[in-house]
Amino acid sequence: MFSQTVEYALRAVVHLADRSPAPQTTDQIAAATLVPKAYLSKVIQGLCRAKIVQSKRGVGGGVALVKSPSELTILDVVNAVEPIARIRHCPLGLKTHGVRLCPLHRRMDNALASVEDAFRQTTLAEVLAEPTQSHPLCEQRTKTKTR
Amino acid sequence: MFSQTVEYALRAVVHLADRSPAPQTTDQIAAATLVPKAYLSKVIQGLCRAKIVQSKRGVGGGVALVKSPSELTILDVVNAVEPIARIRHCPLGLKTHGVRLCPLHRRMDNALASVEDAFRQTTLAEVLAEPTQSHPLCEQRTKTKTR
DNA sequence: GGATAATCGGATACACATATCCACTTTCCA
DNA sequence: TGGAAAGTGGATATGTGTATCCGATTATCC
Repeated sequence: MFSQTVEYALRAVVHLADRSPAPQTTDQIAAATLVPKAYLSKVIQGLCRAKIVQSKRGVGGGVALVKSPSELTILDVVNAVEPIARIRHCPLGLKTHGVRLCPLHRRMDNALASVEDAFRQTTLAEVLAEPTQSHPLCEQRTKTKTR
Repeated sequence: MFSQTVEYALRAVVHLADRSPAPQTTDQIAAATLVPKAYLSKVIQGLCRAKIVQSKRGVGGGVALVKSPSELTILDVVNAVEPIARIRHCPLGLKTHGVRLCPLHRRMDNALASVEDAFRQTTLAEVLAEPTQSHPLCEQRTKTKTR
C-alpha cells in the first residue's frame, strides 16, 4: 500500500536522523538502507525540493536533515514524496451533492485519515529513541551492550 | 493509496449489494458506477475467482453477490482483489532479528493494521443503511423525500 | 588551478497497473 | 434449433512507478 519510493525515503531520512546532524553521502545512505543507489539519488532530490533535507556538492558534501529529528514527523516525509491522497470529493465526479462523501468513500477516507494521523504523531526522534532490540532499518549495527 | 482496481471493485460490489439479491449485468454495473466497462469485466472476473460474486452467462444472466450484504465486509472485497500488504518481516531482509520489526516498520505496519481493522468492521449492509443525503456511489438516484 | 569528490539532471529501460478490443462460449427463449 | 444476450479469455495498447547509466556541474583540498 505504501510505494517503494515512500519506503525508500523513510529509510533514508531515518538513517540521516540517526547520524544527525552529520551529513551523509548518497553512497553511505544507500549502503546503510539497502536502497539502489541510482534510484535513491532521485528520491533524495525530491526530499531536497520539499526542503526536508539539504544537499551539498563536492568533497565533504552529502545530504543532511534541515530540521532536527524531533521536529520532523513521518508524515512530513511521506507528504514530501507522495502525499496521502485523501478523498476530498466524490470520485465519480457527480455534483448531486457538494463536498459530502457517500458512506463508502467516507469510510475509505476515514481509513486514510487514520494513517495520516498515525504518521503525524510520530517524530523521527521517537522512532530512534524507542527501546527495542532491533535498531531502526534493521541494520547489522546492533547494540551489543544490551545483549 | 488505494488502487483504481480496489476502488472499482468496491463500487461494483456496493452496487450489487444495493440491488441484492437481483443479478446485474456488467453493462448495468458499469453504467451505475461509471467504471470503464471492459476493465470492469476483468475486475469482476477477479471477484468471481475469489468467490465474492458469482456470474451467470446467457440471457437473463449477470453478476450477483454470493453472500448477503450483511455478511460481506469491505475488507473481504479489498482482500479479494488486492490484499493489504501487511509488513510481516523486515523489508531490508536482514536476519539479525527474527520476526521483530524495527520501530519504523512497526509504525508503518500499525497504520496498515488500522486500515484493515476499519475495513473489517464495516459490512456492505452498513454502508447502504447509513442515513445520509448522499446515496452510496453518489448516483443521481437521490432520495428526494428528504429534501 | 588542477585533481578529486560529490550532487544534478536527462535519457533510457523495464515491469506492472490500467484500459480496450474482439473472437469465443454459454445460456435462454421464441 | 437458431438467434440474441451475456460472461470469458487472450492479445494488445498505454501510462506510470521503479531502476539504471552517464555526462555536466559544483565544491573542496592541495
